Amino acid sequence: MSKYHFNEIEAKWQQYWSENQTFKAQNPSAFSSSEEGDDETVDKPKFYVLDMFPYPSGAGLHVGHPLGYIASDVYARFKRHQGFNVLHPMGYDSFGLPAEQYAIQTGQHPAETTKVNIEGGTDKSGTKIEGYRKQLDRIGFSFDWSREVRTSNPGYYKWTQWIFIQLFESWYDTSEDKARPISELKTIFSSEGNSNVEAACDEGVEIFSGATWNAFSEAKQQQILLQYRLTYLAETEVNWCPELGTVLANDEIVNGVSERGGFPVIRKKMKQWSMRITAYAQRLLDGLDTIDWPQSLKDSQTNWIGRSKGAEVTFKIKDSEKTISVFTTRPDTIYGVSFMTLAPELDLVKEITTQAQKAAVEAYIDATAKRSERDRMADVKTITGAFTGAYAEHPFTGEAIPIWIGDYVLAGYGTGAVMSVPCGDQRDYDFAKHFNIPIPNIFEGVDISEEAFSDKATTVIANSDFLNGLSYKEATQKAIEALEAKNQGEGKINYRLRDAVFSRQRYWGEPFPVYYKNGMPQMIAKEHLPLVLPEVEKYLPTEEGEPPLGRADVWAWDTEKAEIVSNDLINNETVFPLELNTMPGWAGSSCYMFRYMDPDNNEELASEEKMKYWENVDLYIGGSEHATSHLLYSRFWVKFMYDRGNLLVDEPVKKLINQGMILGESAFVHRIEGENKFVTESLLHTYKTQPIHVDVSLVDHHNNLDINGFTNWREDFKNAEFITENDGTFKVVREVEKMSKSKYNVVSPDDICSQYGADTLRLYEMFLGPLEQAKPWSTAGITGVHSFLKKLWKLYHSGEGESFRSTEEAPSKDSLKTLHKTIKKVQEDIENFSFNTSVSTFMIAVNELTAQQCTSREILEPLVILISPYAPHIAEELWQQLGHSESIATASFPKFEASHLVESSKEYPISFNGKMRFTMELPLDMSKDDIESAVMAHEKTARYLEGRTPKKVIVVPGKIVNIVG
RNA sequence: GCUGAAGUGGUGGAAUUGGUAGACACGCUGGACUUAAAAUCCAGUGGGCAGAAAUGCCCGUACGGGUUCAAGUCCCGUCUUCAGUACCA
Repeated sequence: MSKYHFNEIEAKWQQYWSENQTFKAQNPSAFSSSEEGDDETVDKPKFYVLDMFPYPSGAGLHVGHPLGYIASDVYARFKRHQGFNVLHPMGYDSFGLPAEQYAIQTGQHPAETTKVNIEGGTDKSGTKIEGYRKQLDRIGFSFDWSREVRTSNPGYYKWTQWIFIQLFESWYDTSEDKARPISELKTIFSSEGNSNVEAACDEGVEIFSGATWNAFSEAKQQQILLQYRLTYLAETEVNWCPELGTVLANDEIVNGVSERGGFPVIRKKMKQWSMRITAYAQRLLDGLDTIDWPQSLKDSQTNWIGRSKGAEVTFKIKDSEKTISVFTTRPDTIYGVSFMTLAPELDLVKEITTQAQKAAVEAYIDATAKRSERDRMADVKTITGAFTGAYAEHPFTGEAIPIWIGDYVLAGYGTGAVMSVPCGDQRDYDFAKHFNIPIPNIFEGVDISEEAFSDKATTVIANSDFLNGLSYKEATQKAIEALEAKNQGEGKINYRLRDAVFSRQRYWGEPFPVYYKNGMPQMIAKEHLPLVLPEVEKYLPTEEGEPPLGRADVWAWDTEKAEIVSNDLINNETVFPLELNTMPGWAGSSCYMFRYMDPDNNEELASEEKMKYWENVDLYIGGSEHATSHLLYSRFWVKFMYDRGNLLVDEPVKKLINQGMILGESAFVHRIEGENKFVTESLLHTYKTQPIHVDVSLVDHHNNLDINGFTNWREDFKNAEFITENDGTFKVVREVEKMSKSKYNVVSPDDICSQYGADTLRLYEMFLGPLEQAKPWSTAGITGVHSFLKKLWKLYHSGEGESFRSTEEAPSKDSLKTLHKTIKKVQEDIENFSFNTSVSTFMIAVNELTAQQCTSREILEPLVILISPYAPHIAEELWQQLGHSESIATASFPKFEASHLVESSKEYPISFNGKMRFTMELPLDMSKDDIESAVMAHEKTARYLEGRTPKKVIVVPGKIVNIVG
């Protein structure tokens, strides 16, 4: 072989890796049984590199998808060269909406589509699908595929169901700040009742003694326990998306419409499974300090959790037994309250509304219910509300405070009620102005005639009795103390974070391991898991509006046989109906990183021995769009599992990096309005045109349109006319956009691999720019790294007829210098995740060594190891040609020796008043004074000084000389 | 509005602790090879001015200030772009 035949080389090594299981991670047990002379791996430290696993969509991969995988692969390979036992697995997040939507359209079982999307095949419409696995394999990743997980495999979701049961069987003890078994709570209840129990639970749980508890019926006890469980069934107001036929979590809604599809979402009360993530709010915040994640991502989690410190204040209602509790961050402004505002959805509203106001209030409630979430958000300016006719009593002055309702108060935050202080809050201010409610001023020396004053730092309280003259901080503390003394309030920390709704009315998700006995949920025992998804004849909700599982005929639980049986057998004595909802997308991805440690274990999620060894993920790479969903839920589940002793760590991931998006370069042709005539780029200004996306494959690197291809591309362009440039070419207009099929700007990694090779693709993706930045893809630039690989190949093939050649001669000093500066830079770059600069470093090294005509094995061997994490195929091939029979994968990373970089002299830049004028070669060991005299003696110095005497000469040895004057 | 990130040639980007701005590539221009093209190789390439040339000078890292012998880098203010978030009491 003389030329660089990348296709052959890559196929050869991909096969070699697969046959030799080169990247199979060693298990800790392999170390203990080291009698067979497995000494080499015994002391290897572990390193866990993980990618966010993909949802296998039918569209396949585009060049943006593998970016993070390439980066993590470079890192994983680097760690292997450094002597680590690397766990670098891959799998599929294979439950999800697209397969289900496709199933609804075609009737094909989502399991089949999913399988085809992963393993390849033909879809219902006859289109050939390459399959994720093949596409990934072509890029030469060092994944340990023996550990693959798929969230939709029953063998995997068994553990998702098991974790759900664990959550159901747990409650959160806020005094110990950890989750405990529900059995311990029962013991406490029967001995002393619940008055001393500090737990994260529903609002308004009734208080009972031990004796009362024991007297409760079984059903009643279960009902109470449900209010404490970490996953619970409750009638909650949820985001219902009629179009998708399912509820959505807050993070699945963007700007008031569904993230997927962009359909409207309405509020609806439904009985749903929820996760008591709020119990972990504080620990989720605190944990952020212990992990190395991007600051921006930590900030989004912090904002999402939304901790705010303030007070809960209880107002009595005049002529009523009822009270209103509000949360406020400004208890210091309590004397500025001139009205109360309640969210219209609050049940209390109907109870306190006076007869006279009833009609107005009901009309308002109806009007707000009709408004979609989106309208409400889009229209913040319009102020609406209604007076209930009721009055609250000021805790200190006893004054009557009118109670209003208004949709600017959100039912879901705090208590759904606010004490309105118009002088200190702009929203209250606007509301008061609109309805002519008085705005008392309680701030010293502040004008509030135009707007509210909300600057805490400069607040001095006035007109507030015992708070007069105090600052925000002092007044807050005093107000809380006074409220506590009156038993009408206390300091409180409030979180924006809501409990997460966990039910989805979908087919293609994990079934709940739950059946219903007298309407109360019962868990299926662990040994009968997995509870496998039933077959249905259609993937739509039932006519009665039940989820798709309502169509299953065999979906009942026989408690005696412990198996799924036909619905006909339901007798509600031994055979019961099963839950019809399925779990949301994030269920399967919350703990998957632990399953890779021990993927075939049938007894446990992962064995203790393996969890002890692998701990958690050392490096996790994925997109920032998961900041408040997957990455928050996963942290929650891991903390819970840690509490219950099922995991040994309380964070899933030590270090996380978000890779930036790779954008596409869309191409547009401009059509004259109302005609089938297209205008080339330079003549656009003379016509009135509209841009139309054109497939980027019809455009070359110089933006020339393939006119023939274009007219054949779409039927309606068949007879199109073209106004071209003078030379007869037609130029398109380019624009950077998100890469997507609908924009016709998708570039497939398969095509790049065929044309240039996987090593070129890998290098180029790294070369494009910093990993974390968004950057446009331009296939034009790829020739640069491709010709670099050709040059690299040539460096090793300088023999007769371009044959392989390496010599045993000692390398030149220059070559050693080139090698060692490359080692230093590449090692630093990988450790700093600055992969783009490594690629330039390689280019410089190869250019220099080529110029030096270096053939020395002492240089060529370490060089190929340096390059192998980036371009593993060519590296393996050259490594073999250098005479090695083992894979390069575990070859030791070259050791940097500073001695080769020691210089005796330096080309000093000589600047005058900060401007560099010329350079001067001077010995590095020259003293400051000698440097100064040498520079002053230089003929050019006099010329730049133009007769002036320098005021000062700055000499920084080894760096620079600056003459001031 | 708030939070975060970022603004450097025609393009992607480099300059890790303040010390020769534009590394490395793409593109472009010219040349070699070729009947021609592709591929390959060589040279040039931030802008402006002067010069036949060697070369020299001025400007230049979004904008306006500041600190410093020295600023892309540090500080203050402004603008723009991108991302996230949004009535959170």
